[in-house]
Amino acid sequence: MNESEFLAGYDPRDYPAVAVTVDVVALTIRGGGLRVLLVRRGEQPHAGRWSLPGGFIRPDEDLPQAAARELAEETGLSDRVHIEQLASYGAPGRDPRMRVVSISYLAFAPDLPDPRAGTDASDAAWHPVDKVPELAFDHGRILDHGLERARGKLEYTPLATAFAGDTFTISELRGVYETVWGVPLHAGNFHRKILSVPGFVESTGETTESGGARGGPRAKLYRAGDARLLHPALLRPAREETIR
Amino acid sequence: MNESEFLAGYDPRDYPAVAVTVDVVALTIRGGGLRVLLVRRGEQPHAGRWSLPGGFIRPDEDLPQAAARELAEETGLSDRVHIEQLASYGAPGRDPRMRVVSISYLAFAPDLPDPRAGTDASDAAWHPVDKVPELAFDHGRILDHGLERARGKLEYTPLATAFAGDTFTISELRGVYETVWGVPLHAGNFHRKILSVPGFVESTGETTESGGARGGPRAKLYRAGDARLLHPALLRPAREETIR
DNA sequence: CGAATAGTGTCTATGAGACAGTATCTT
DNA sequence: AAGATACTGTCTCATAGACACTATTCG
Repeated sequence: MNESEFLAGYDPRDYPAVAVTVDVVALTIRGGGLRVLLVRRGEQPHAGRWSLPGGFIRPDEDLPQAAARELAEETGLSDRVHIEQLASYGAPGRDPRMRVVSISYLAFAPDLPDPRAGTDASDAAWHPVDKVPELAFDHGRILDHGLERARGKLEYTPLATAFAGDTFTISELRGVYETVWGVPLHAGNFHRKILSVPGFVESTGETTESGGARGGPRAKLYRAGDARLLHPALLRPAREETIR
Repeated sequence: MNESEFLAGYDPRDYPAVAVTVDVVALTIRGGGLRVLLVRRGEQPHAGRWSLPGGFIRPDEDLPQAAARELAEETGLSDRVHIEQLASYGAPGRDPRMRVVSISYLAFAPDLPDPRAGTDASDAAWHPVDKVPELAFDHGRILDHGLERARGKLEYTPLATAFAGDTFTISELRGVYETVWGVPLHAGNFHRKILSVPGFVESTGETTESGGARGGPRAKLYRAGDARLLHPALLRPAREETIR
């Protein structure tokens, strides 16, 4: 029997049902740190545990739509949120109930309001990524993948602007990089570098209304430019240990 | 009803079945060009059309396992092949029969034998990527994503060595880059650069048995090193048009 | 021998990063 | 006044890329 014959005789309905879910790693910057949106599970399995927001896909709904819907159900926001596919997970046994394949999405948002009042407020919260409790299923691994992807994407895409508001200062943008990468950056060099990358940011011609909270002159305001890729890229300080 | 209650009351068996497949973008270098493994569909829909090798996942089989199995069924080889997840596709209607979510994988192999004799030989072939016929389903888009991913990965990972044999010369490695990127590279500068990236290649101490077919001295042989990331990266010649 | 290739030397332009310095603002 | 911050100037070092050159091997 060759592959074609095998496929023809193969009816997936003969097999145990496969469920498909989307899970969202939603990141924002709050209180000076990077945070991820978690929801507390109300039902078994893993009842009471924190998990990534997500759920089963619905008929006639594309995957990115499903991810946006799940996110909107928790945050009330679908606007101003950048969303992109992360990876898929389908190991047998990752959900004890049945075979579940999860398509994960990565979402970046500027400082969002608290998870929306429509749902039980105690059930969803922004957790600092360095103090995340043990998560349900394999969500801890998904979160790790999402964080590493986000850190990498800051290097060669203008994604950092998705964490900022419509307009921002170079210092605020530097704060995004420092928060996501977890390393301090040199203010002067960063400033010059951002302005030297074509299409990364464009000036609004305005400045902040006042100086910084602890002094300093008013800063010029910028908005996101039209570049889709940064060239040259902003490379993270070398991490010798992660190369091998 | 909050999210937890919704999930609890939601039985995916109540909805039309969702099938999960893996599809593999398998690339190799043959006859001086980059080629992709395609199989001809024997059954409806899209009977007679070329498509990526793939099929339904089986119970108790992890996703990478399923991809490796599908590839092995066509090539007879599972060894020496690098395989990694690419992306997932689940738009309603992408398969006319039912809701199908496809997890795609990207595979890189050194010059492989022809698709194996066990299956009907006329049903599988390595196609030059610049002369691919119209593919079934949305496989054309999946292939495009795979090619772009492969091109990008050559920049910052030692993936090029997966296209070469166990040992190779710097010239052969340059050939991989030129073929996948589709641009000529400067031989001298490439040579120096490869040797300057820690852990990319390591010398075997041997040389080729003879010089090149058209003359030139014997070349030193190398094998893949232990680096997982290239630092500094090998950047493609700037492509201004792709940045915006 | 003539041509092609492997490998090295050298020069230039560019960018990263260290450091310094000035102007402006808050407390 | 003191300190913090925005921004700019300048220097050094590493790398990319252009070009040149030698040595080796094939036809």
